[in-house]
Amino acid sequence: MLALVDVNSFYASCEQVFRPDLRGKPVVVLSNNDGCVIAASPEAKALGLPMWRPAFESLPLLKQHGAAVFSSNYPLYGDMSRRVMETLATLTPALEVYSIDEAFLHMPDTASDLYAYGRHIRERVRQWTGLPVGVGVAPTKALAKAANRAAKRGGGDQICVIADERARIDCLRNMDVADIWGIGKRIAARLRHRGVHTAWDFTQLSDDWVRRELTVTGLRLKRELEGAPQAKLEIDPPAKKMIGTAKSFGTNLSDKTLIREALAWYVAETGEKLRRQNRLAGYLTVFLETNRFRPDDPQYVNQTGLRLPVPTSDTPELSRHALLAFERIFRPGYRYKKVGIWLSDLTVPRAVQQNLFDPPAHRDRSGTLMRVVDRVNRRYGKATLRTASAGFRREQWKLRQEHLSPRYTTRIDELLEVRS
DNA sequence: TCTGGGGTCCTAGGACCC
DNA sequence: TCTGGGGTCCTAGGACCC
Repeated sequence: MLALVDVNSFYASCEQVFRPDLRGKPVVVLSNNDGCVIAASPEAKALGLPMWRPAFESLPLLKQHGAAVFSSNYPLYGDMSRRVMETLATLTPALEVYSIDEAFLHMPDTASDLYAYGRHIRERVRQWTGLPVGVGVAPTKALAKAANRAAKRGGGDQICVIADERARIDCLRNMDVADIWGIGKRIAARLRHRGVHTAWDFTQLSDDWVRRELTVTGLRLKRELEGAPQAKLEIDPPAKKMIGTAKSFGTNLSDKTLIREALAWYVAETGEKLRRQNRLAGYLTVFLETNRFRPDDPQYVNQTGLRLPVPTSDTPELSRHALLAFERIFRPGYRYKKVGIWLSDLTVPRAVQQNLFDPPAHRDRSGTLMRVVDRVNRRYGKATLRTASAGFRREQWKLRQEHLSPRYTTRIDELLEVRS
């Protein structure tokens, strides 16, 4: 049996751990750039705020009810996530970290009472991290997801076990087709059109139809909901296939050199991620877009890719190519909202095909330089050392974060203070 | 004024190879 | 009248996840 454990209102709960005064109160967390509400404590959800609504539309109501509002604080959430996962690892022989706030785990053979073990998981995570979790238990991943959702719906002790046919059918009958893991808005609409309204209805479709209309992905999903596992836990996270950075600007930009600076900055961030994972990139994609929420503005979206002469993780080299790619797609006269870079065709350093005209000695020096840059930046702060192309005008494009909480758990100068 | 970021998988078509 | 078979690489689009 598998369990899917996830943290309730994860980002909002993280803020509450370090702000006891906010427990039991409406708390929301905004997306990057303070754009949308993306997490809400139960009290905030009770105000009827849909997620993903622009913050400026929801803020008046939030203010009226005295809600606390936070910008996303990823250093904090990332570290709290690590603590949750380390706690869960003590409770299972096998753990798959599925997302920042979710994990699949094998129930230990010794857990004879699955429900009681679910409660044990909840209590330990609460005690060790301060965070509330829900637990769904079932024989397959998709069913564990469904059970987890039912646990939330129940409103009781946040645990749901699907251990027999009756429980499985009952859970699927009470589940909207759009809530199935892997069924999004588009497919849900198509299914509804065919009279499929619940997860149970979905499992009653013919295999042929599902295969034809929803590809093998849909068929696998159907099998999982029928109780036949199609995927095992991924205990060692598979290597990434793409690494990238793409962020909206604090305001729309027309100035080409400012956009170039932002791109160079993102390239440096991406290069650092690449080196941390000990990978080299063979292919690079740059893209650029205007603000699609401004239909009255002229719209332009484009992207272009290029193969790197030799796979690399050297920031100056990546920057050079990224800026060349940028030149191919930039058009003056638009107000741009976002620029981004994706690196793909990732390989490990010892698998590289060398270039006759660019001997390894040269590359060893780049490796040494990048190691120094990364160490300096880790110690003295992001982009303390950077390429000149990243410039000195970040204030003009950096994202908005007006409600940022301290990095309580990762910065010594931002520790929580307690006064008696 | 203000609408996220980072990923994955699948399919299809075109260009090109021998 | 009739015009191959087996591939790779790249791009683009669609759909999904948290």
